[in-house]
Amino acid sequence: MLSKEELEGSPIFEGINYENYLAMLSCFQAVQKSYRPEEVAYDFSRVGEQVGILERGEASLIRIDEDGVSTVLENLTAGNVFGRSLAFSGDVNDSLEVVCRTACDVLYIDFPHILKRCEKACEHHSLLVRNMLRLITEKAQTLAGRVDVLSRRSIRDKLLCYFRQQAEREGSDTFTLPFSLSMLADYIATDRSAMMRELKHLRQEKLIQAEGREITLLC
Amino acid sequence: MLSKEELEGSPIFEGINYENYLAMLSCFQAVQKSYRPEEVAYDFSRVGEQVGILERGEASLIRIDEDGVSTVLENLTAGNVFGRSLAFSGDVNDSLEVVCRTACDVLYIDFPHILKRCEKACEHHSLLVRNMLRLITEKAQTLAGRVDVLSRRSIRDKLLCYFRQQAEREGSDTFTLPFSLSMLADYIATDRSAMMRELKHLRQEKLIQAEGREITLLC
DNA sequence: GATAAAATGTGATAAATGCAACAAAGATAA
DNA sequence: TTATCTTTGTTGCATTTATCACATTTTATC
Repeated sequence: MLSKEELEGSPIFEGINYENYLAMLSCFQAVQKSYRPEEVAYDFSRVGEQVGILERGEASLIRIDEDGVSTVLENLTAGNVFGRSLAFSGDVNDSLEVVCRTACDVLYIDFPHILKRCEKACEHHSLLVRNMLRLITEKAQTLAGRVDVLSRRSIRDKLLCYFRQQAEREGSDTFTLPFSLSMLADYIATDRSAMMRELKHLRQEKLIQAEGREITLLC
Repeated sequence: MLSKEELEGSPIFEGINYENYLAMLSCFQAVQKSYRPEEVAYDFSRVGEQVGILERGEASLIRIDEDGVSTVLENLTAGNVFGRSLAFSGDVNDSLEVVCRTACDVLYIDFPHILKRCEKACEHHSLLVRNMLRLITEKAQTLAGRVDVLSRRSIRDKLLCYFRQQAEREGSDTFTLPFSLSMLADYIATDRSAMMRELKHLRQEKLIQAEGREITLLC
């Protein structure tokens, strides 16, 4: 359960006062849980229509296929949502899980309940729906950005596309990658060493400057 | 503007009666437009925070990069939403546009208005927010499915992943592709002839049966 | 500070994929 | 109907990418 201070900064309960918050917790069967780094917060093979809202910390949605190859499908930060009804399991053999990268607080709520008319007519139910709409719109945007990157035909184009997105996001042609180069390779769904080679070529052709995770776009 | 009959089947105004619908049209500055096949409904270079809801017909969200390579980012059917705030343009040089495949009706509404508290306190404003939440959740699911496919490392894995998704969607291991093989190559972001070769291998190894757009999963 | 673990950087070689070009089959329009 | 355009199917060859293997650096842990 959130303290009054934490409620202020909560992405999903923003604008809702403490009394209503308490009432809604039971209304939505909300449960908050805390996790330590490396802990698995959510396994998508679990049944249920719950949606998790990452209140604090960083986590990743990981897919592990039948051959054991693991891929980062999403990187989650505070305010991001996840859940079975927001994912798509193309393959029954794959396992999908949310792994905490840092200590995390997650609030689980019953998603179908949000889409239904509230019988108890919570005063702020509709505000929560709007907040949820905002969060899921953000998620859709993030996913669209990923599709934009992954739909490029070569490692070079994927890298440049991703770098341009980051530059736009940071408002500067110089920026620091939010994760390791190994994870970047994963993010653009290519082999790490092949990506490193391409990075070198981009550097040699003076299309980018790059040392470690510091990138500068020169084109 | 929708007729009373059309209102019944409208994905976004579902559950809203005709009088309220009329009131809300002005409240949301909603505009409906019709398009003929091949017509460009929406160019993302256009300014504004409008969101389009495809009320009728089929359309595609196409990205054309600086080299003229075009890629289908999304296939839109009735009930799907699109808009600048739901996309991500990684590259300023790219153009993004919604091209109608058939005759289409599109309803444009002001998206930020939805997220704000309604000053006029429309009786059914909150219902519309819930409907929008449902539509955008669907969109997030669709995008997650696409990421699932595109993040696979080989053409083979992409094809199998896509086929499994379709099989699950149709509830049968035999299904018909919703678009041409050329467009499928585009969808999985690979070269068409390379994809055809891989399809042949899958057929030879008896992992699938395929003639034209009829696919049967055998694994 | 020592040690282990993870991340970075590089290269040789094999495998997968893209490209270009063409023919045949189907679909569409005049 | 013919003529035209799109889709499907196939190939040889060039290019890109993955695999594997290793050395080096950085980061985390005790």
